[in-house]
Amino acid sequence: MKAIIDCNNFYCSCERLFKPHLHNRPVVVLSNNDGCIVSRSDEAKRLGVEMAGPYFMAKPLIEKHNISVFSSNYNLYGDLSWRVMETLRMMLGKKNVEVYSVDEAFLDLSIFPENELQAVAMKIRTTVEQWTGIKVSVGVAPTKVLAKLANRLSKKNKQQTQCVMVLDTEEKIIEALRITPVEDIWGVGFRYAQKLKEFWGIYDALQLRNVSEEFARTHLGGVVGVRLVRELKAVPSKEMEDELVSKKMIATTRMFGSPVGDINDIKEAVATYTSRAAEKLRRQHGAARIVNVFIVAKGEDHNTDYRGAMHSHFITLPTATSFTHELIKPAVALVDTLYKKGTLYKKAGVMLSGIVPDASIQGNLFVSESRNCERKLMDMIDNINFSQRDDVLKFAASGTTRDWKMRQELRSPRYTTRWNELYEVH
DNA sequence: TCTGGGGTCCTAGGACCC
DNA sequence: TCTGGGGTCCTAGGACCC
Repeated sequence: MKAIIDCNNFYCSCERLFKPHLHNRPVVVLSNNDGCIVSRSDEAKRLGVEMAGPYFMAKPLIEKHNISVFSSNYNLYGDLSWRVMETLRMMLGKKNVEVYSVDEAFLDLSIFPENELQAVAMKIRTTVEQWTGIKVSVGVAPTKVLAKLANRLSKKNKQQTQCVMVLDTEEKIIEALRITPVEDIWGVGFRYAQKLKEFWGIYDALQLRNVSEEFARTHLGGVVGVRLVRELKAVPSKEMEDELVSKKMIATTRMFGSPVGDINDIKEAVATYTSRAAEKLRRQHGAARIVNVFIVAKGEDHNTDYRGAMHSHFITLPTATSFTHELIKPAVALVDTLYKKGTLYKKAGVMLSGIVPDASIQGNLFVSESRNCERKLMDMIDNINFSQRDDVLKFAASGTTRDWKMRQELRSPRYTTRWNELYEVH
């Protein structure tokens, strides 16, 4: 049996943790640049605030109901996420926890007898809440897709379920499938849901479970669809994954706080994003050969990925590297080839690919003394920055004024990672 | 003039997730 | 005036190879 554990309204919960007066009050948290709403408390949901809706459109509603609004505070959320995951790892053992996102983790519960699962799930929920202050929901079932479904149902009626739902019999599974609309299944997005309903009259998860594998293969994305239907049938087809599996592409891209016309500002931004990407690269012990930079001018569609993005160039390095300074140099040079004077830009991004394990870099066998020093330097920088959950140490190319930085006008203090922003009790 | 079979690699595009 | 960021997987089709 597997479980998915999910922090309730995670970003909002993090904000409330240090603002007790906001308990039972409506709260929302905004995306980068204060653009969209990405987290809502239950009270805000009930007032009709839409998920992922633009902030400026929701503003009248927010002001009318006096809803508290916060910019994203990733230092805080990242730290609290880490605490939640550490709690799970301590309870269940590292190898039984697969961190799936900042606020979710899959758990392998096969070490427990089935008749104890309800109690185990409850224990997990209460322990996480007691140790971190974050409320979570737990869904338990034979497969990941069914666990997700259980998790979702556990939140529907919190009073009754206490945010825990275990689907351990065929009857419970059937009933859960029956009351779940097809669009609420993990792996069925907007497009598939529309197709399923309009063309084939499939409206709930139970109906979808009963389609043939051929149908799933043809209409739901090939083997992806086949796996999905099998999971609904309680046949495990998405196994627990090793978190150490390396990413094949690492990207850091951001909108600017306001449009930028100065090439030096763009270079600073690109250097900053490159540093972040390099940090992620080193965390997975990787090294990259391909550096891709793109910039998007004001008025252009920024919802394109790196393939379609305007003004994108890449460079292939002679050898793969994970050293920030060796990646910044070519990245900044690419800005020169992309930039057009007199144009205002609203977004830039850096992508690293051609990633190999850094132990296998060609020529790495006989590394010189100086490269070892550089490696130690990178480790030191990473350790210090990690301890702050922020880049307190940075390369000069990243600039110091950062006029291009994103808007975060409503950010709360970084309570858990900065001494001078510590929560005060009077 | 006829023109097989088996394979790899790359790109584009479409879907999905939080 | 203002709509985020960072990924994943799969398929199809074309180029190219022996």
